[in-house]
Amino acid sequence: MSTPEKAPTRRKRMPRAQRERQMIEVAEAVFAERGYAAASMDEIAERVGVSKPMLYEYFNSKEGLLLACIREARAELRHVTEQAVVGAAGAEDAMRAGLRAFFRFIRDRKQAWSLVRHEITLVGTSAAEEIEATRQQQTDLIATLMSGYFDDSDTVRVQAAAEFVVGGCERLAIWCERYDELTPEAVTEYAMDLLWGGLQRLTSR
Amino acid sequence: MSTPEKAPTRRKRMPRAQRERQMIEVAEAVFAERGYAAASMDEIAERVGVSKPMLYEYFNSKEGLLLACIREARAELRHVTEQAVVGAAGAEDAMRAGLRAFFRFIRDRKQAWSLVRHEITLVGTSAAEEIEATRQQQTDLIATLMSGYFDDSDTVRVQAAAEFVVGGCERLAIWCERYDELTPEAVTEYAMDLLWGGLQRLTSR
DNA sequence: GAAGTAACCTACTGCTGGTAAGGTGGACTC
DNA sequence: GAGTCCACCTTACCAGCAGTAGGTTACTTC
Repeated sequence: MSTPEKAPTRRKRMPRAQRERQMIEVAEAVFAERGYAAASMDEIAERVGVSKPMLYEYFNSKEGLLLACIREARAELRHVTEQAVVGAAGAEDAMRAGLRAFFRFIRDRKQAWSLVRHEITLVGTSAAEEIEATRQQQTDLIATLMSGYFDDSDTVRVQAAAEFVVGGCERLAIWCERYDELTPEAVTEYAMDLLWGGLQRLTSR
Repeated sequence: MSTPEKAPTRRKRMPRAQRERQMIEVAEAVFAERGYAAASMDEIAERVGVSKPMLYEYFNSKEGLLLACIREARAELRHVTEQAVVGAAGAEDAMRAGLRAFFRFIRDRKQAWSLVRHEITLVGTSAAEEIEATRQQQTDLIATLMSGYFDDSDTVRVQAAAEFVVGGCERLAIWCERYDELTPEAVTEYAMDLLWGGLQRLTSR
């Protein structure tokens, strides 16, 4: 009636940072599971155990939430690859270590990876440039690794090569999901063969 | 009132096939312009000069419409590359011709290309497998072109190489949109350098 | 324990994908 | 040239989801 009995709304309050992490975690799962379009903010809110306006309080929009998830995933990916590269001796070794870290990430964090693939849905929004910038960092890292093998003056060519490598590896990552007997190490060797040969050809001209 | 004056509903009737083409054409433009999520069926219908239920009559759903657009674009892309490859003499020449056709397509049919990039939004739907199959045809074509350079027994490796090339070129295509002074021919040479070196390394092991 | 604030909720709006049910006009028969 | 058929097309609606207004509750601080 007009006096609804007070349901024991056992609310758990949480510090902001912690809530945010939790929301991103759940959203990542839901987006990966249903796809961006089919995922509903109501469902995400419910799974978090929080009401919808909270999501908007934290992320402003559905796109904002997706962006936060992608940002998180990309940061994680960037961290593991950089970590791997730093410990390596020599350019070839660094390349191999970076690739291995990448393909391991793909295997271990399937959800995060599938999210990154959805970044296309953000083109045309205000988030587009941030996404593009993050992606640029990734190719720049590769370009740095390779730059020793190029004439320094030809920066456009180095960029092109880096883009090619990134695209090739991303596609390879999608492809090898279908073969679970394919270890990250094996795929790394495939990639090394393909791209290292290309680099050597370029340096010998 | 209850007797709405007959607005001169200047309807143009059209044979089914022609309407369908027209719808796909408009939808391609709208999807490319706004992105899939932001595009509205109402707007597409209005631009075609037809009512919304007609779109559903023809394509069943928004996803169906997107699928039809992508199918069309991919068919077009496949046609131009195959055409280019057929006329070539020798494997290297065929590869180069195919790449050139691809990068020209990207330049001339920007809309179609941007649509193909949105195919990720269809994963998890019934259309997913058709998309995957179409894509497979593309890599198979590449794999065939390259197979002369591999030990026949190692088909997995050939597949991996083909995937790598496709991914690399796709990323290169996105990248070179930012540089309008970059001709398709120039980008083709970048790609040839990168992938041909890789192939030669593989054959020399 | 009163005041203040950060976290949270209920209850709504408007838009868009999708549908039901019916109108209309060209083509074909006779 | 009147009747009939059917493909084409429409208006008018529903359900569900992104996004919001405004009030409530628990925790901290003094």
